[in-house]
Amino acid sequence: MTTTERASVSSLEDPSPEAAREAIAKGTEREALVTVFGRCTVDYEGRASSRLAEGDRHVMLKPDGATLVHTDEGQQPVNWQPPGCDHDVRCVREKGTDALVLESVRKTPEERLLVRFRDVLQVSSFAGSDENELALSGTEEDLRQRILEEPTLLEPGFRPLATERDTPAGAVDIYGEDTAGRAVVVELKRRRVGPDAVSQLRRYVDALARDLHADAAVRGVLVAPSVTERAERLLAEHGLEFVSLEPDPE
Amino acid sequence: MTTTERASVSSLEDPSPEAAREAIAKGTEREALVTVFGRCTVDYEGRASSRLAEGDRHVMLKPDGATLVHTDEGQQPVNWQPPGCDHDVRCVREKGTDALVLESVRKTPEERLLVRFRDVLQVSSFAGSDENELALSGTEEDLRQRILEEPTLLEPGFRPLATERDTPAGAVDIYGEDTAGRAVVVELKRRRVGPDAVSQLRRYVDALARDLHADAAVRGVLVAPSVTERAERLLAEHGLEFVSLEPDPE
DNA sequence: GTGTTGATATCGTTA
DNA sequence: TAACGATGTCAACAC
Repeated sequence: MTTTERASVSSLEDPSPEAAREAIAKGTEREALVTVFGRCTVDYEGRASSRLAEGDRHVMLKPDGATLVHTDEGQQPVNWQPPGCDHDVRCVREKGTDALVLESVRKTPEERLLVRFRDVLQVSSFAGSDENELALSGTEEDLRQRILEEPTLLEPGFRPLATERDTPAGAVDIYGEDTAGRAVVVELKRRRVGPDAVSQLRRYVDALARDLHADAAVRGVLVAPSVTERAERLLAEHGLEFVSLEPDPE
Repeated sequence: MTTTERASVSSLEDPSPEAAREAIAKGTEREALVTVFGRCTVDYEGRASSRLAEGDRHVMLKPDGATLVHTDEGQQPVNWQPPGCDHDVRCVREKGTDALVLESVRKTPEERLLVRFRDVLQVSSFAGSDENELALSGTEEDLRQRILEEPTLLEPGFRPLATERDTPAGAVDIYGEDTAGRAVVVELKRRRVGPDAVSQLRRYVDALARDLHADAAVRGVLVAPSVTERAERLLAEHGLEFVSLEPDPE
């Protein structure tokens, strides 16, 4: 979507393969968002490989190189290519008819998406402008702010000393001290947590204990809205603690 | 996309808000895939909350209840609602002009997406059929098959005994024995692994050792194309092993 | 570029 | 329904 005075749309219905090819090429050249709807097969080869037999699908080509193939179901595209790809459009003579082929290719990793249309029902090009970015709240970062502003939410007397404190196992969300001067490692999760989060906290506690010096007492506290039962058992097993708290979604 | 003889598209350009509302309502009623392009704001309230100021965007309403809002950049939609939502379309009198409002709502969790169009440039409805499903290869499941068919790939004499063997920490990918009769826990990853995979393997090995009986010797083997350095250190630290192997993408 | 982690992750499977 | 783990996860950020 190039920045134009006003957004614009141009659209073709039931185009010939050659007319479709031309419209798509023109749209991508103009840096427009291009959509194609029709009957197609989809093949992918790269990090994995996949094949999708014929069906009616909606294909979106973005000017940043992304490709999305959507069916009528699911939030996720049935197939796709990430931004940074090169789009190619061409007509191919196949079995006595002209087919329209879309190809999206990238390197590192080398992968290729091929959409072969037996029939194109609509091609549209959308040009517009979008200067604004999404403002999101209720994230882990918001949870961190909440605790830093009011450390007593974690426990009375807790003193935050650093965020993203580095350890051999990675960066700790919040590092601080309790009233007794013991080191406290805090791991934050914005939603209910499972065993993976406990393992993560455990790695940090172990690494920090070793880093400070032999058998330093390091407490580990997991902060999240809630925990699963298996995670709770794991916490107890490893002498880790849990505080129920959630990000302020306001 | 209802199953029809042949796919069909109906499209409106520069419709009035009321004409757009009618076309969208008709499309969703017919279980078609509906797209709307125009200038809009987007608000989300639910697991988190977000606000997106005015811009030109492409909105897709799927008959399964999913909603996708795309800008001209990125593989991911700038905002969305998962399948299972109820779509609602209406015209609202605002600041002396008619605005078109799309609302997608679901419960559990309760969340709501509001797209408010100041200007609609195109509404399209797509009906078609798609009976075929994606065939994907090069997954973790393929890697498992490869090892089960040729256990010596893991190590000479390895004997698989079970897949998805249950432990208190979760199900083990492959459980087996080595030539010495020792229990072996195998964790598979289709791509290069980091510290999280090592922690996962460690949880399984610990749980199984405890489950079998006190101080049973249980080996843990991580199978993946490669490991990061930190993961390698963690493996060594906990006496776990690594075998380099990747899924056959053919 | 690789490494690490968060995400309104999404998705599928299973208890 | 919740829980758990895979994903061609994606995306942001650090190094």
